[in-house]
Amino acid sequence: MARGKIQIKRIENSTQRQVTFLKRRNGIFKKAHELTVLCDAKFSIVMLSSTGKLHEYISPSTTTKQFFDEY
Amino acid sequence: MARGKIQIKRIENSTQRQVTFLKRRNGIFKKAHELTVLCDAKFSIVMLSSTGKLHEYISPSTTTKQFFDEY
DNA sequence: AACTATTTATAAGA
DNA sequence: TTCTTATAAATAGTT
Repeated sequence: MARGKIQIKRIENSTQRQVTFLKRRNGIFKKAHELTVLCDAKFSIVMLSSTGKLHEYISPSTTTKQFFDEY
Repeated sequence: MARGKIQIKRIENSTQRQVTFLKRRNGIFKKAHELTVLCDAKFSIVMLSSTGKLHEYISPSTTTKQFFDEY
């Protein structure tokens, strides 16, 4: 999407994969925030990176438990 | 992001809000799919629209229960 | 960790 | 309400 078009397939270089993961994770969380505000939506996003680390985004501001309890 | 810059605040017109919700929901799901493939990540996204409807995306292909069981 | 060239997402219009 | 397109936003490669 930038200095060149990429194919959507696994990035084999682990350093490059980590960089891309963080950039795109932040992009998705930003989009989720915007959609929350624009359309009065609620979000729960849970991601597991290839290293097994958990990345979580919940909106509006609450906990995962509260999110699911409400639903 | 297109024919004009928008402010990130609640869209008051309900028709417009619904249109925007669907477009951006699809955009986020696409981004999640790409990140799954590129970085070998796993996703659970649960959204509640302002009408109370549930929108779900899980990857790699599985069920919500399997996703959380594995973690 | 910043920078941009370029791709992608999308707001407004048809 | 699906399709188009001008423009804003995200980001791949670079530094």
